[in-house]
Parts: sequence; structure tokens; C-alpha cells
Amino acid sequence: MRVYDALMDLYGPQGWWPLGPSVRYHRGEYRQPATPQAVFEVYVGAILTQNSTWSGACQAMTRLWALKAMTPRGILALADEVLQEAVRPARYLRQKAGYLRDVSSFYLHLKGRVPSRDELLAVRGIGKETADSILLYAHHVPVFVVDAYTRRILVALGRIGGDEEYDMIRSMFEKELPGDEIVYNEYHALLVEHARRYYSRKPYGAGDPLIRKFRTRRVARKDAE
DNA sequence: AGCCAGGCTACCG
DNA sequence: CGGTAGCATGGC
Repeated sequence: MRVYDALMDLYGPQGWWPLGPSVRYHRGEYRQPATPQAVFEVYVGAILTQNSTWSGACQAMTRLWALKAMTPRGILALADEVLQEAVRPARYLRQKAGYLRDVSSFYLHLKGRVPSRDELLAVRGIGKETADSILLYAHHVPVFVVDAYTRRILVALGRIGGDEEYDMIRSMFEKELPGDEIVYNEYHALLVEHARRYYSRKPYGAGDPLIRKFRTRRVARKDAE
């Protein structure tokens, strides 16, 4: 929580998920109208932004919107070629076009129900980070989202060695934090904001003002024996 | 010019 | 199991 507070002092509330073309997110609005449209856009954005930029994902979503395909049925109705062309700015166009189809039919089968983490993980194209992002940002389930940036920051602060399992890192946070959706929402977003500034280029953490304040001596290296 | 994105799956040993 | 090559890009 001390690191969280420091990040909040630095950057202020982030108000994630950034969302797509249909819904304009306003700072501080965490309980936006959870329309099926907005919920589905989180699914789509979560796939499109994988190992990619938000700018690219957003361009792809704008193309889908223009094709009136920002819905599960709309996506399933597109020809492969058209869907892939829409996805292009988000990289991996064949892969992600396929993922979007699988996610779309999965979403239809839900019929508005909130899926479990395991159900999400069974969908091709949804791994752990994507599943947790969907649970948190689409369905308001309090889970902590771990990503590559989270790892880098924790390594720099001496809290992990770096090769820990995803779920181990997630439970580190969930044990320390109050089970508050808004804290999980903001914390992940703040870590991304912070990492974009200090952890996107090697050497990771150079110039990070938090290191002085929060770095622990004890580094949990696995190969320390 | 080069480096880097908020991963995931399939396939290898 | 753990490790990693490969995935049809665009922006700073």
C-alpha cells in the first residue's frame, strides 16, 4: 500500500479501462454503465492490446466499429479477410482475428453471465493476464492483474527474483491489499503508467524515484541456493 | 535505424 | 513439466 500511495501521489487516479470507440471513459467513473457493449469492448481491447500498443489496439477497434462489428455477432459475421484487415494495426492479424472469433462465440454462450477465471482461461487467446484484465475491468471482480511491467518493477524493488509464477505474484498483491476493486484497478494502471516512464527500456528502473524509497535489501533470487 | 509494445499458443527437449 | 520460437505492425 505504501508503493500504491506513492504512485497515486505521482500520477493521480488513472480511471482504467481506457475502452474503445463506443464509450468515453471519464476520470473517476469506475461504475460506468456496464452495458453489454462496454463489457464486450473490454474483451476485444484485452485481446488486441496483447504485446502491442494501445494506439494500435484502438485503431483496430475503430476499424471494427466502422464495420459495425464491435459486437460478437458482428465479428463472427465478417469474412476472414475483412476481419484480419481490421485487426492489422494491433499486430498478429491472423492470430488475433482467430482469437476474436473464439472470444466472440464464448461471449455469446455466456448470455450475460460473468464467467469464471477457468472458463476464460479455456478460451484460445485468453491467458492469465487477459483473463484477469477481463474479470477486473469488464466484470468488476477484484483480482490483481500481473503483467511484464509488474514483474520488472518488483524485481527492481527487490521483492521477487523475476521467474516466479504468475499466480504467485498475483497472490502476493492480493494478500497484502484490501480486496477492493478500485485499488486493484488503479494499482495495475499506475504500475503501467510508471513502467512506461522507467521500465520500457534497459536498464530497467534507471531513474525510478521509488527505488530509493522502497528497495529492499533481501532479494529473492531463486538460484541463490 | 532500431527498439519496443499492458501476451499467447504450440511445440520442443 | 519448463523453455521458447513465432506471430502478416506502427510509433517514437
